Formats: sequence, structure tokens, C-alpha cells
Amino acid sequence: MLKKVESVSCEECHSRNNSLFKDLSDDHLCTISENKTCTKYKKGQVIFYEGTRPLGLFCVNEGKIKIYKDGSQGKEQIINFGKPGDFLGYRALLSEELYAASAMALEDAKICFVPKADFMKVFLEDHQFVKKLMKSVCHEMGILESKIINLAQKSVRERLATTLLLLKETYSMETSGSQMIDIALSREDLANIVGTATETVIRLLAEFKVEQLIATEGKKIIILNPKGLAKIADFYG
Amino acid sequence: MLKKVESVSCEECHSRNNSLFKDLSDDHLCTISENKTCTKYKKGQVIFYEGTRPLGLFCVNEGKIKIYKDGSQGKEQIINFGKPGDFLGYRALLSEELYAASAMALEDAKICFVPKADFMKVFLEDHQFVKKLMKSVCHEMGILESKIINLAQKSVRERLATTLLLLKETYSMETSGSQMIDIALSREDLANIVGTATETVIRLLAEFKVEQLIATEGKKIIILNPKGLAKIADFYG
DNA sequence: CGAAACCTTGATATACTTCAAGTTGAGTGG
DNA sequence: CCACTCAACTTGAAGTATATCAAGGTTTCG
Repeated sequence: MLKKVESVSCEECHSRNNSLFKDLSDDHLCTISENKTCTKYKKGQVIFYEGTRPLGLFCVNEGKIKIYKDGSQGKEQIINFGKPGDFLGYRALLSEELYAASAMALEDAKICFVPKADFMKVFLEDHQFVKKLMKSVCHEMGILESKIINLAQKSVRERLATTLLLLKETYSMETSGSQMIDIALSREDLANIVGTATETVIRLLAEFKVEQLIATEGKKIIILNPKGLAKIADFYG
Repeated sequence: MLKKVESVSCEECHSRNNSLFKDLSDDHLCTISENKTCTKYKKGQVIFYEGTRPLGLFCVNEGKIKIYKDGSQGKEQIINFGKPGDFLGYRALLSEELYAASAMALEDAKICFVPKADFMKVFLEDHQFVKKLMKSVCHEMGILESKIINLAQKSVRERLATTLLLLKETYSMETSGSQMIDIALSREDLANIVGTATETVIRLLAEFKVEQLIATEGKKIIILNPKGLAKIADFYG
């Protein structure tokens, strides 16, 4: 099922500049590079499952990933996205717990796997790396806290607007002036980010279209009026 | 306004066993202990404000603290609670950002303040401490993720039940067999945890009373039937 | 080309919010 | 210590955003 591919070396990895491995010493980089494996995932393939034990760190080389949890009624909740350069699954690795979420490729992806031992070696020896990692983790926590406020206090309409803007930030692609959200999300996925029903997402998107805030091309969404959306989203206004 | 008190030394601090400072070397403990200050806060006093710069770490010696953010319409959202032994504000300190939330004493409290420099000294020198801290932070992140699912997928009724059970875990007090939630929370506070209107909390609590799940004594809530509440909360069922 | 998954629209139901008014309780100053 | 005041709590009634159920249309993919 999984297709191992010839490892891209970390030294040559173009995604490394966006990654926490950016400023690693040659020595440590070599440790990682020599011991990691590199795997191709097809769209829809799961990279790791909630409830299983983490054996190492995943590092996205190519592709777009969703991180999600299964809620009580079998309805999934999308918590986060991964893009090239991002670490996946480090949280469970460092808290020494089971994965609290699953990760799935939203499109064909290439992902490197660094065994726990090698990652921990760097963790123990490179103090700058730990500091950066800690900084990043704490920053992530702040983002999660904002998500909590959004969910607790905003209407679905507001949350959908917020989500569209956030997706634009992460996955935007210039299209003759306006910004297309370049990610293969089903309406159901969108609903699972916002925390609502699929039908509601569809209805609200239709409203946004009438209001000239967005346009759609098939499943792809184009942001026409970000300021208008921001007003609806009520960004900390 | 703030009342500095003679510092409790960390060496003698009874809350330290619940804290991340538990296994610090004598040397480092001494550094912290000598440089920290200790302050008394009255009920309702703010310990730090959202949007300000963190200058050090707060460590709760006595009392109960709420951590909250102000949402867009002036409605606050309670994100977390602090109890003796807990660190406050380390997230912003480590991510080198402004405080993303405020902290307020829910009852009279005694809180120590460790200047950033001394905390960072320990952070840089004690590898075991960093590992424990990282573990703790990553664990906290998992909790936040669960909160996101709860907010996104559960009804207010389910969330209230969940919240009551979580509060029981954190602040329970045995009262002739049943468990009282021993914390001075207004109905509005409760609403600001659950993410709903005050009136809704009141109505749902009334329902829970009829269903013999809880009892109230003034503002205090007594959990009569935790299993019944868990069934409503639908803990990952 | 056919089946399955996904998208869309409509009708109905309801959990929750909001507004309004009355009651209780807690804290303060005389 | 009592009375006064303001905040917190409570109940009711009306409105609404969103969920749910149902059915038809469209894309995707083997």
C-alpha cells in the first residue's frame, strides 16, 4: 500500500526552509537525513491513526494534509492542516501519549519519517532547536485557544467566513487578482472545520456568492472580497 | 493595590509537589527561590492582562484562578483554570508573544512571580526540566483539542454536563458521599466556559436538578449522579 | 457506462438566544 | 447591625439560526 521512495536528503530538501529543521547543524542534519525514510501517500491515505503509538516524527515534503479527530457520533472534526515543511505528530511524541488525532493526505503527498531516537537525539543535544520547537508549540497553543473562542462565541456564518480567510492564508493561489483556495476540500470537510452540517455550509456559501464575497469553480472557492468576509468574521472587532 | 508578602521559599512550598518545579536541582531551586516575589491577590483581582508583555512566570501557591479571553462582543471566554502548583503565563513567555489571555483570582490567592531571566536560566541549563515542560505543554495541547471537538460537535446541554464533570475533577470536595464543586463561579462564568447564554445555563441546571443529577446550595453545585452526567456528556461514546 | 459519492434545494422541527421583568442575594456605609 | 443598592439569579415569552430529514441532480472514478 505505502510506497517507499528514494529519500530526498534533508540537505537538499526545498521545504526545509519553512521547517523547524532550518538551522540545524550539519552534523544533526546528517543524522536525521541518514535515518529517515520517505514515503508517498495517495490522496485519501491515512498517515497515522488516532489512538496508535507514535514511533517518530513525520515531516511533510510535498502535499496537503488534514489533521482530524473522530467525534462521538462518528462525525469528524478537522483540527489543523499540514503543508510542506510542517511537522506532524510531534505533539504525541513529546507528551509520550497516543496520537490524539489522525492525519490524512488531501492530495498526493510525500512525507518523511524520522525515527523517535534520532529526533530525540537532536532534541537532547541542540538547545537552539528545543527553544525553537517550544516557541512553535506555544504559538500553536495560542492558535488553538483562538479556535476555541471562535467556536464558542461565533455563529456558523461568522465561523465559515473566518475559515475561508484562514484557508486563504494557508493555501492561497493568485488567480488574476483574486485568491483561490487551492485545496481539495469537500463541502463536508468544510463543515467539519466549521463545526456544522454540510447542508448549512452549502447554503451559506450560496449566500456569500450572492453577496459577491466569493465565487466557486467546481469545488474550488475564490475569495473575491476578503474585507467583506473579514467584516462578517468579525475578527476580534 | 497589590500586596507583596514575605516570600514562601520554594524549598518549603507545599504546592511544589504538584508543580513542574518538583524535581529541580537544589541549585536551580535556590536561584528561583531567591529571585521570585510573592503577592497576594484579592478575589476578582487580575494577575495579568491579555495584550501585555510577559515579564516572567507566575506560579500559583494558593487559590483558584481563571484564564480567559475577551471575545469580540465583550463576552469573555474562560479557557482554563489554575490551582496551586500550576504555572501561569508560560506560554506567552516561551513563544515570545504578548499574553493571549488574562488571568483573574476567583478567590483570595497567593501567587509567586519568577522573573524571565531566572526562569530561562533553568530552562537553558536543566534538560530534564525542559523535557517535562515540553511534555506538559504538549499534553495541554491535547486538552485544548478536545475542547475544540466538544464545542464544535456537542449541544449546549452536553457541554454543560461535560463542564460540570471537568470542574468536579479539578475542584471537587467530598461532601458526605457526593462531590461538591468547590469554586466560586457565577452562572455567567459557567456560561462563559460552556459558550452559551447565562439564562440557558440556569435553565439547564434546573433541568439537571429535576433529573436528580445535581443539587445546588446557593451558587455551589453538588454532583449527585456523575454517571448520569457522563451519559449526557457522551464522553467519546 | 454505471455506480457511488458528492452536491444542492426544500420543508419542517427545535435548541438556543434575546429581551423583558421580577426576585433574591451580597456587599457597603450609616 | 440594619437598610440600601447593585449585581447576580431566575422565569417567561417570542424570535431565529441551524439541524435534520428527504429527494433530486451532478460529478467522479473504476
